[in-house]
Amino acid sequence: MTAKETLMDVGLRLFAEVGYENTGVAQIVSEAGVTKPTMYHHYGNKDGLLKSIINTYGKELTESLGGTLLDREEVNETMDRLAIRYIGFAKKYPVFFRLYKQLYSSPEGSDSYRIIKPYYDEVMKEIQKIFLETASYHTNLKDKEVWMSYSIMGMFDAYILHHIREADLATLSDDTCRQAAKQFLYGVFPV
Amino acid sequence: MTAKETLMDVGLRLFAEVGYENTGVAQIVSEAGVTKPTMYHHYGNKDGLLKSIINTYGKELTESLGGTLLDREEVNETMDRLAIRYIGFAKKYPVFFRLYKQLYSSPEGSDSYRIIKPYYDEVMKEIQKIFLETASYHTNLKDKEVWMSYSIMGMFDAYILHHIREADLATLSDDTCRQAAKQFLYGVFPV
Amino acid sequence: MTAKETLMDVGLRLFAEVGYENTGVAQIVSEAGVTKPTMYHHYGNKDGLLKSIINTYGKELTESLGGTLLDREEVNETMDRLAIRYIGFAKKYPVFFRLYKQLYSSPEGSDSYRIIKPYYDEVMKEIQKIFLETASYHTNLKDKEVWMSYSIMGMFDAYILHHIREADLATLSDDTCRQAAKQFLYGVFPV
Amino acid sequence: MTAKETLMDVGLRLFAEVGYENTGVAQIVSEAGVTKPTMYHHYGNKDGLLKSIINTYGKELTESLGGTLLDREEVNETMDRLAIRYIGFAKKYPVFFRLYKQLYSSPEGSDSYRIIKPYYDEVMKEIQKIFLETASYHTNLKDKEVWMSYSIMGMFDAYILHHIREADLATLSDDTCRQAAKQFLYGVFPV
DNA sequence: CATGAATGAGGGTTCATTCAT
DNA sequence: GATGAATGAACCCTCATTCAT
Repeated sequence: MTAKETLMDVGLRLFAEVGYENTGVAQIVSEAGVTKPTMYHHYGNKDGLLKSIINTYGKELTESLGGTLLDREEVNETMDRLAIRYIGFAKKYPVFFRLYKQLYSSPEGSDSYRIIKPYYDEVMKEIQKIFLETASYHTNLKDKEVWMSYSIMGMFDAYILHHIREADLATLSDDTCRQAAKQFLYGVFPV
Repeated sequence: MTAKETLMDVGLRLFAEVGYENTGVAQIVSEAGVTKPTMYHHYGNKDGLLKSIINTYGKELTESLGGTLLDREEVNETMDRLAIRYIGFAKKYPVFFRLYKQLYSSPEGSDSYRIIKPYYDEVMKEIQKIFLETASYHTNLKDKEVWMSYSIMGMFDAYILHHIREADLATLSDDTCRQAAKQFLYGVFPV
Repeated sequence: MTAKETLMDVGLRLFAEVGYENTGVAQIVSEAGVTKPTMYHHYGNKDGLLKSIINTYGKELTESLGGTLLDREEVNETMDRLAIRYIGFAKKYPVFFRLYKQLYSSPEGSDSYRIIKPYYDEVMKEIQKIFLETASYHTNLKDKEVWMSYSIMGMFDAYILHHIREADLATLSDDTCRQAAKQFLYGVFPV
Repeated sequence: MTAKETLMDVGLRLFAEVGYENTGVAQIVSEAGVTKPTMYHHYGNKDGLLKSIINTYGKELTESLGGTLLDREEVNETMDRLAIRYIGFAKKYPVFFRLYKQLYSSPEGSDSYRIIKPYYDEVMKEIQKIFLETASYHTNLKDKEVWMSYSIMGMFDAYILHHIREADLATLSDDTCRQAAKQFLYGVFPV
């Protein structure tokens, strides 16, 4: 692994574990086994490292959500796929997902927030696109697209973070994802 | 307003706006119009100020959730009340609510998280208690109490933060809160 | 001597000896026997220290030049006084004078220059005022006021710096100052 | 233009504009469109680049002052020629001249000063030689040779820098140079 | 209660320079 | 000749905290 890659690895881990603002450049380069100028050579500054991490790890989610996901016949199927891809991504890159959510929860006046915002908007855009298209076939969902986007993401995130913190993320099977989607559509009462 | 109160006010605002880790003691005392030793005299240290803020502003939420809220006949009514009280608290203290959520979203290795955790657990305990009691009357909710607690909070939070960030929190009427509760129970499809 | 005064003393010496840009804050505080935050407490930043030095030591020159200096009858007398006061100041504060000239000789794009410019303008204003008033009585000097200001200062400075570098500034008696003034008025040829 | 030449060009400009100490190697190579090792290949180090600049651009002045300049009959003529050549050089290479003066005005403990000193001495030697030879024919100038060298240079420099900073160096005609020389010899009063 | 002054430790960043390729 | 990558040392500045007064 090159120094550049190691830095991104270490950065991701530290940012996620103790936070972007609480992680010093000195600590990153020390754990990566390089010196500070090496980091600045490759990433320009601390922000640059974080941005690279986001671009590298985050791309897979937006691409996955952007891929064909819609089922015009079955809303159930669409929601199932959304759940599986979104939660599946979190399962595949749990450390990054935690970092992502932390950054977005940062105060709006912070660097963390400013850096993550564009990526968050991208993810959000993909999800809203799904609901917008769905609503064009299911007119009773009309005008609720934006709110539904936030709502389902809030649910998924609560789901995911709970499992991450309980350290049993692996137990989140595709079936469980489908149940989450179903709950979103039909409520908590078992059908 | 005494110096002690001013410090808490300024601290709350700054912590919420730019984050606990990004807010320096120098900035707080400067905006509060006092000197550093004054702050240390009243609150011991930066952590102490944050803890005081949490204890002062946060008490109302736990007390509100702890008060009689349960309706043994109507789950709907219980959920409505929960929504109104939880979201109502966020409406009453939006800055504190934002701070609270930010702190809890902080990485587990951070001071922010360590400080907010006890308060979060208290809030969570109250919510879980509601679901536990409810489940004792509605056996089909059995074994889902914990998850429902996280899930409904995730939804409410997404709701609230979306409105906070869109700067129209005031428009969140009690009726809208009831709709949120209903959606949690019966899903997004209009009934 | 207080820490604040010591810092100014050490700063003056180091800035003059090795230059403002070549002097590290670490070096200043080390030689002053204090720590960095002390310096930042008193002066805000490195610029602030330099500005304080300029304001403190430099005031005497502008005040001296601003004081009654003009002799309406005798241009000779006016020039003599100017020479004695200007060169006298350099003799009294040779280290500061050297620093002052160094700073003004710095490139216009440098911090050094930006910081000294206002003070230099002040000094220049006083000197030009002298020539402007003198020219109002000696009309053959009309329209040459600005140039004469620069010219006489250039001569004086060459005089002073030469003696500073030869380390015999003390030998610059008032009589020698008068000779310099005379040379400016009547040229190098002995009369 | 070869990389080597470009580096000298860029170096000269940057050193003059923001100062030798304030100009980073990174900036130089960036603006020159090459990489650092290229610069080190050609010039050894930052000092080497500066030395090359001085040697290349500065040679013309010492050669010009060294050439036949003396007029044994007329001191006026000698001074006129000195003024025209010295000021003429400054007009031809204003950026280099500014750099040269900046470097010499640097504190004696700085690298800048150490580097420029030999060149300055060379220039000074040529000027003193002129006055020494002149004094051998005009015995009333005896023992004032060194001082006159500094003095006339101080005047010329004040003249030049004033025009450089007022951005009208081009207006400095040969006639004006002669006037400067005359003023040196006979004073500011119009004859 | 409140202050000015001081601190050790660390913040992110840049310096001129060198290495193998 | 020219490069990308790497370095040790230093840069200015700020952190939360404490002291005597």
